[in-house]
Amino acid sequence: MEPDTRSRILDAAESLLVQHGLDATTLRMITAAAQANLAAANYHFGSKEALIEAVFRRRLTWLNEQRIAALDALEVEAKGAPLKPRQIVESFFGVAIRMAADKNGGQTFMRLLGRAYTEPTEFVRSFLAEEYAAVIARYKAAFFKALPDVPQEEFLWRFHFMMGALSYAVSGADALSILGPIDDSNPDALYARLMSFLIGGLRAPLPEVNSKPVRKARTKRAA
Amino acid sequence: MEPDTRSRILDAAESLLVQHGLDATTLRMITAAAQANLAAANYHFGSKEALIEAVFRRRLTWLNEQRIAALDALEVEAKGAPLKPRQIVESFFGVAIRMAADKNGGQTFMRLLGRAYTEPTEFVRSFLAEEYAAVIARYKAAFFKALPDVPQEEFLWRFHFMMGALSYAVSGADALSILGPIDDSNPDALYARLMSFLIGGLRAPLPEVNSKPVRKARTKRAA
DNA sequence: AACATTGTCAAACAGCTGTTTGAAGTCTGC
DNA sequence: GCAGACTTCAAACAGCTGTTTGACAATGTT
Repeated sequence: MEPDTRSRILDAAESLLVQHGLDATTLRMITAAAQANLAAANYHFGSKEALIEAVFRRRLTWLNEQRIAALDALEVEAKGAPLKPRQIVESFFGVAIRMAADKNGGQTFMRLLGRAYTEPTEFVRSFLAEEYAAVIARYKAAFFKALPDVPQEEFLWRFHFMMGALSYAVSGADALSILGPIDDSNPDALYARLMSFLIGGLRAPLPEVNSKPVRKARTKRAA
Repeated sequence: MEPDTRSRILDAAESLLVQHGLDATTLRMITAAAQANLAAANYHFGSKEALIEAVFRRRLTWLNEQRIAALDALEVEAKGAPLKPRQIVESFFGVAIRMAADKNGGQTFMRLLGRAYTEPTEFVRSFLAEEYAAVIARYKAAFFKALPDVPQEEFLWRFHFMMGALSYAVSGADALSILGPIDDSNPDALYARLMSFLIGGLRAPLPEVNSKPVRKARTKRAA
């Protein structure tokens, strides 16, 4: 019930960061909530930026290891054959939804992570890219193999859109309230809903992307 | 080339807010960029919060009026018949993508808006809900009529997911860079890609949402 | 036992925050 | 040309920010 100071600061920071955002959360708020001295934050982490980074890394590293492990398992089972897109989507986003369902901090963290992805602050995007690099590379390869008829650029956009849908899916009832009263208390239902949506979007017919303006499609054949 | 101080402050604020976020953007940064005196911000807007609200309202009100006008036009043409889901999606999200394609500030604003939707700060969500209320009500009604076989709760989630995809779609190349080098300079292509994805997700098969755990689906019939 | 390491704590630091003030300037209409 | 409203400006305000310091206690090592 009373871990060491370092852990208490991390937990308090995580909870406060998602409530107030990165800048609006002060070290005094964090250390007060953690029942620690103000100087303890700098003693254990060096700076506020380093503390925030530690908050992210603590769970994100584990999250992406889970994703890679899930992909490993699928690929072993498939014995070299391409995976089904649904399997890949489920392993990547399923891990995230499952973490968001975890009341013990995971829910808090996923909301924080969803926002961080489009965070303007540079140092956040910087170590986020670092943490994601390996897992993104693996999943890109798996998807390209599973969807050979989808142009790679097209897929990357769809992956990006899927990340956006995930971000909003875990963003919490506050954002949802704009649409009206919705129940977001059932993780299993959320999982099923998001998966349907993502697969539907991923497998949608390819758009006609012309290299030139939309109006009058010039059927200019290459010479 | 040199509008009045009030407009210069609004423009500078918009640009800086999307670059640094709401809290990290200071009035001194804004007024300096606007070549105005620090006190001018408070003189013209009263407070920093009111200034931010004005930045949002300036474009958001117009954006949602466009959406309602587009829906009006569709419904007049349909003469009481339900619209096609694709038409509704295109009118709602098309306006947004078109604004995001406008280099003259619209692009900046859409990135700001996408993030604001999940902003933790209360006063932002507060007037955002206010601005969205009318347009959401109209579109909900149109969608419910167009998709009578989709449960309303299911649709609201899908709408929420679509907003997430839109948010990421306009978030800019910074966020995309995590996935690798992608070209986001072609608005027409982005429009086509996003529409395909959204329609695909919207029309996806309904998920099996059980009220009880997923593992062993108990076929318990009502007494 | 004495030593070194590690952690905690109150206090202070310089710097930046949004906001207010009151005087100086600028523009109207008469 | 002068009154009156509107706008700009430099300066100051109290309050909060992240970080540092040096003294103190706790713990483990020789």
